[in-house]
Amino acid sequence: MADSEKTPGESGVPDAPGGAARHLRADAKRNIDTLLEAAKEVFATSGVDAPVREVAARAGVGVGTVYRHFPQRADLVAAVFRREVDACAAAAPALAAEHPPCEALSAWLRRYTRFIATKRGLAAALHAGDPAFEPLPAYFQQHLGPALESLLDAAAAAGAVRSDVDPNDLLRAVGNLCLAGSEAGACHSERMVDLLIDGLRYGARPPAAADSPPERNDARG
Amino acid sequence: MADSEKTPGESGVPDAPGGAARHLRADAKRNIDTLLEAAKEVFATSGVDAPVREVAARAGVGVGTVYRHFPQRADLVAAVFRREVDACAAAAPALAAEHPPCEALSAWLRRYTRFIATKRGLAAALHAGDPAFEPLPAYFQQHLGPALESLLDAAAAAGAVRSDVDPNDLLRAVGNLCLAGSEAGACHSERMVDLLIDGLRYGARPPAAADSPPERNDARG
DNA sequence: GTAATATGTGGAACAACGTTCCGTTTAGTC
DNA sequence: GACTAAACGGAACGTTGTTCCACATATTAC
Repeated sequence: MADSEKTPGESGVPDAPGGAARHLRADAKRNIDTLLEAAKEVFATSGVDAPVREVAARAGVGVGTVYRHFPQRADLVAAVFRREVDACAAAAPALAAEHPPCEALSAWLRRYTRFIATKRGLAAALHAGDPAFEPLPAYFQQHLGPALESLLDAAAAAGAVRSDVDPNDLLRAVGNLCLAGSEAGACHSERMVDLLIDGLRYGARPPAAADSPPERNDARG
Repeated sequence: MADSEKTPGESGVPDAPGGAARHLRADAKRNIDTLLEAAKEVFATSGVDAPVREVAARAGVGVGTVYRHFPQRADLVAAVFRREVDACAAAAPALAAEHPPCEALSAWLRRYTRFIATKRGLAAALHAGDPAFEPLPAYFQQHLGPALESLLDAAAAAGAVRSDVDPNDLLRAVGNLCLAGSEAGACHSERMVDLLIDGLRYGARPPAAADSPPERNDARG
C-alpha cells in the first residue's frame, strides 16, 4: 500500500503531510477559511446535501477553487464538521474560565446542542458508507469527550453535579436527543437537553464531605 | 387536508384509489411486473442508489414507462421493498406447511436474512427523510411481524424453541445484525443469525408438560 | 523595482443523474 | 377493420459532482 494516501490533517485545512506543510499562498489560506465559513452556513441552512456551487457562490469563489482545496464534496463536509468540532471543544476552557463550574457545563451543553442541531442530513450521510466520513465519529469522540470531561469533573468537584456520568455517554445521549426527533423542532430538543442537565444536578454531593451520603432528597430544578 | 394524496396500495402496484381500480391495460400490468423484478435485481446488485435508466434498460423498457408507473424514483424503491416484504411474509405459511415447526422457523429467518442482505443503502435512504419512505417501517412491521409470530408460536408449541421472544424484537435484531456489520460480508451475518436461531432453541420447554420448570440450566444465548 | 515561476483562480465544459415531454405505437372496443 | 384512450420510448431539460486549462497573482530572486 502506497502511503501517498490522503491523510487530512487535524482541523479543517486539507492536508499537511509530515511536519513541514507545503507553504500555502496567503490568498489560498484566506479562501479556505472563507469557504469553510460559507459551507458551514449553507449546510446549516440547506443541509449537507446542498450543492457545491451554492457554497462556492456564497464564498464568492469559483467551483474550481473549492475542488482545489477539497478534492471531493465529502472532504468539504468532513472539514466543516471537524472545524466545528474543534470550535466546540475550544469553547470548553473559555466557558470554564468565565463562569462557575455548573453554569459553564450547562452553557457548553447548550452550545453543543446548537452544533448538533445544524447538522441536518449528516447522520444519514455518516451511515451512507462514504469512506471520507469513516474517521469522523472517532474524531468527534476524541475531541469532544475530553472537553466535556473537564467540565464535568470541575462541576462534580464543586459539588454541583453528580460524578458518575461518563462524558462520552452524555455526548451520545445529547446527540441522539437532538437528531432522533429532528422533526419535532429545535425547541423540543432544547427542552429535553435541559432536562438532562437537571438530571446531572440531581444527587450531587457537597465538595468537601467525602463519605457522608449525598443530599438527594428530591432535588428538582 | 385533501385526501387526494397518493396512497400506494398494498403490494407493488402503484395506486388503486378507492375500491374500483382503473383498468390497467394488459401490457401495462406486464411492464409493471417486469419493472419490479428488474429493479429488485438491480438494487440487489448496485444498491438502491442505482440509476433509473439501469432499471429501465434491464426491464427492456424506456424511462418514460418507469415514470408513468412510478412518478418518483423513491416510489419505485418503495414498491420493490413492499413487494419483497410481501413475498417474504407469504413464504411463512408455505414453509410451515412443508417443514416441521422449528425447521420452518429457521428456514424463514434465513430467507429474511437474505432479503435484508440485498438492501444495501436502504437503511441510509430510510433515514434520509424522503417522505415516500416514511410509511415503510410500519409496513415492514405490520406484515413481517405476524408472519414470524405464527412460526414462533408453532415452534414454541412444539417445544422446539422458547416462548418468551417477541417477534418484532427478533425482526429488529436480525435486521440490525445484517445491516450494522455490512462491511464484514454476508457470511458473517449468516453466522450471527444462526447463532441467534440456536439461542431460540435454548431453554425450549417440552410440548405437553405445562407447569414443570423449564430446563433452563443457565440460560444465556 | 522587475522578472521569473510556482501556485492559485474562475468558470466553461463534461458526464451522470432525475424528471418531463410529446410523437408514435398498441390494446381494448365496436 | 376502424376508432380511441392508454401506454410506450427516448430525446431533451435542468441540476448535480467533477475535470480542465487559459488566465491571474503571490512569492522569490535578483
